[in-house]
Amino acid sequence: MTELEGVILGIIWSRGPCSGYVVHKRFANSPTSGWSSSTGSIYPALARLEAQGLIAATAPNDGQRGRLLSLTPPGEDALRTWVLAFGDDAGGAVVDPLRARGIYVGILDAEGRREFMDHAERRARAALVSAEAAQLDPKGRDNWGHQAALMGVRFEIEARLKWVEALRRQEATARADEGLAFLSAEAKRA
Amino acid sequence: MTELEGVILGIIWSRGPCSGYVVHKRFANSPTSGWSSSTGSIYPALARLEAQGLIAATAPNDGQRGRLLSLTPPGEDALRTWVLAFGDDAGGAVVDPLRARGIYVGILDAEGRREFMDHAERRARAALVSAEAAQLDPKGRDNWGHQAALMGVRFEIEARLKWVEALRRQEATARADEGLAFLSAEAKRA
DNA sequence: ATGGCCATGTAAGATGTTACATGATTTA
DNA sequence: TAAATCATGTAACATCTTACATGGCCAT
Repeated sequence: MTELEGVILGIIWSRGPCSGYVVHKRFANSPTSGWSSSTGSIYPALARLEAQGLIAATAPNDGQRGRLLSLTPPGEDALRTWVLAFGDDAGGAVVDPLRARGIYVGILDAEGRREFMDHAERRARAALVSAEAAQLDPKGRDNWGHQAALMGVRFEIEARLKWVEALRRQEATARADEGLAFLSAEAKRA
Repeated sequence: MTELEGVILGIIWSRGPCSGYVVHKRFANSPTSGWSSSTGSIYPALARLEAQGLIAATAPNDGQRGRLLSLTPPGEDALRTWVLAFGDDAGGAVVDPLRARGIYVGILDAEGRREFMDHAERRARAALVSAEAAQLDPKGRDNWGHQAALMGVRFEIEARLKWVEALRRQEATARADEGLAFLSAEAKRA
């Protein structure tokens, strides 16, 4: 069971019988970028889940198009198992494109570093505004887990913004202290 | 340029001429799980970067085995470009296996939810302890970006722990308020 | 001399990305 | 009636995972 498949089971459980398109839109509208929202990954995943008997298509009601998907009893078991099954590494840090780049700002000159900080801070602030707005959005209020996740998203982005601000302060301090502070040990030797 | 390739360029830049094995170990020892540490992804990526002329193997010094990799001038340019190039979605929330599962705790019974909260909190606390220890570790002190990243890791895990604690409090409250609070709209209709 | 680390890969298969393709229905 | 949205896919390609394979070096 991949992460994508687990989340798809969760979406179908929480959204009730719904089309594959609804699942696709849920990923596309997620505040969490990084979820593949391409139909090229979702429809094959739905086909896999159906082949395993975890989801099934029920006949659409009058006039509705498409296939209405819902969890089978084994699908519900699989979702319960997936929710409770996370490795020892879960809870730790996850891949963050901003942090990954921040490690290597030392290769940039002063202007480049400022550009990085500015851009990163703008992005983080914009993300925080979106996250706060999403929490206030009345739709999704009925789903406790959904609201809890939006809270988690906000906490995560607040932490990222705090980091970017600290990064900027440290950059200014380091630049004042010694010009080489940003260079790697290797570059210093050269 | 994939994220993996970008980070590999960064590692080779900051570690100076080093073997592919060193790159591999850096991923394996990263506090950020989720980076593929398998040789099956790293050596092919190194081969791609070499084919593009971004890294080159220099002859190893006396007695040293293996190939010593370093960035070519185009490789340094590529690293600078990659560090500054992050999409509009960067800065926002990233995929978090704990949060993804937390959305759907409603499918669990009271005992299952308690198990989830307990397990998640233990994992987050353990990760925080590791992150704090890594910050105090003297090795890596010379690299400003490395230290900054460790700070970011700690902030992220602190946010996750804060979220898990909030989740637990809300779970207790919701359970006291109404037994159905955890159920999805679909499950309620049934 | 044996187990552990250094070091570099490959093979098969699963998965994800990007782009294309089609057609119905709804809304401005 | 034109554009947007609903709806479901496929094809080619790139990438990642898992597992296997090999051999040198070093400390106990």
